[in-house]
Amino acid sequence: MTKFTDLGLSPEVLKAIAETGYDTPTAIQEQAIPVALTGLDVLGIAQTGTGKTAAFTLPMIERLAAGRSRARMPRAIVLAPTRELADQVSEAFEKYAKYHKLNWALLIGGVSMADQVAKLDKGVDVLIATPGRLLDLFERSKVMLNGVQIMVVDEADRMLDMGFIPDIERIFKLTPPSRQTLFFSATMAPEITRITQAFLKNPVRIEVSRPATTNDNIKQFVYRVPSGNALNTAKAKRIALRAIISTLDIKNGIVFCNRKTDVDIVAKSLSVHGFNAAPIHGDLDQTLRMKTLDSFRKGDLTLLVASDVAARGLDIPDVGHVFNFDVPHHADDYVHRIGRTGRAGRSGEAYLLLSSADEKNYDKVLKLTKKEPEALAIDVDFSALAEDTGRKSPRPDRKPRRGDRDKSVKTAQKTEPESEIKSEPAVNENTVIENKLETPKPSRKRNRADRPSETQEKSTDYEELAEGFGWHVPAFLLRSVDLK
DNA sequence: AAAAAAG
Repeated sequence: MTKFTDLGLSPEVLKAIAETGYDTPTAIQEQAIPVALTGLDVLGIAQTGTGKTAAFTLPMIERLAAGRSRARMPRAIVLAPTRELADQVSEAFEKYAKYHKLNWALLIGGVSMADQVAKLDKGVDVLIATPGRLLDLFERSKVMLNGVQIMVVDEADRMLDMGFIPDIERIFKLTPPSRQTLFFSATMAPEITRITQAFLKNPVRIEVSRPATTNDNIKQFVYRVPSGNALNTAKAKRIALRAIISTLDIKNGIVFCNRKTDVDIVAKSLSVHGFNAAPIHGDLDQTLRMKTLDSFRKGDLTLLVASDVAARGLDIPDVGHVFNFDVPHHADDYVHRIGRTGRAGRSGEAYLLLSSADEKNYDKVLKLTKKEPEALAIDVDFSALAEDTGRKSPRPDRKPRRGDRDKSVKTAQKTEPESEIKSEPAVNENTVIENKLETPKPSRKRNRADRPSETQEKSTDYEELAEGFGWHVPAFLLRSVDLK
């Protein structure tokens, strides 16, 4: 069996590797490292979790070991699609370059530019960056790319999904054509192929077997949530989620939601109900994102509620459970999401909450995975759903609108973050009761007379307010205009 | 249809 010591790496790097506890390279490492050490271009086709980061970090360190950096002239750049991934690469550098005098800078958005610029001025060997911030700094003349000898593109297919390809192309063009390119992608979409043909020189193509679309170590379950209107479906899902989690012995788990707002609500709801949960998504402050991820890795946080920012690439070892609050828009994202569990031969469980709105995406998932998750047979008490029709407080998931002058709203929200924890008696004929969720809700027409009896609380019943204006429509908007 | 990334 091949060991790291067989790959042509220097004693310094081998020592650093040994200290991390690894001695056997993964398939992609075994194949890519010797090629990259010779200076050839590499086209690596590999999923996340295959050890790609070390596959490009180690040879990069070796090849940079000889030279020295100059101010604002990095000798290598690594591009990653998300800030978390870039951060992870940076951590890998910290480990593996321990016995080398190499400097690197992490250039990502959402954090102060000043520190990054200061580092660039001192001179760094390696830039680890998300494309936006790198180009931003380039446009401010804080960094030059004409000294780049090695360029790494990580998770190119994800960059494509995120619309980064023009940025990547631009960065390619800013670096000298003589550079070595190490390019990694999980799939070879036509656009990806085009880029590699344009910017890689006779690359050595290394493909490691795709981990079976859905790993056999992962037990998949599906729970069908009775569907009503959107609000109640979401709430029913939260109730079901808690019920499922309560039946399990969870060391750590990730709850995935499609929407950032749902991430927030679900995390809050879980916390309110006594679960150790925290949200992570792209709208949250970057330092908070890192802190949250860190405490999840350390085991201080049990449940990470995440958008697809965490679906791929993030190095979170051995997650016991994955919960899909909804079915992702792309079927392969489902595979990535549940692939956070059952890694390295361990067993894992993936739970999916399915509502009628998810059916279409679910079909796509089944087509891809060719594996029907087992229907989960648990009794969920949905009676809390019925307590909500005479809503007295604003929807917690709603963004603030212009009509939000009333201070009482804010305080009410603070003390009662989840209206569902209140237990008010069901009040009127609109009440939705257990197993009758398909009962049509009253139409949402903005007709004051139709509204239930809490009309007097007009300023706090935001549910039916017209966006931005409340009930009052300024006269000028109603005036008809003759354009002739 | 949504998330991610430059503010």
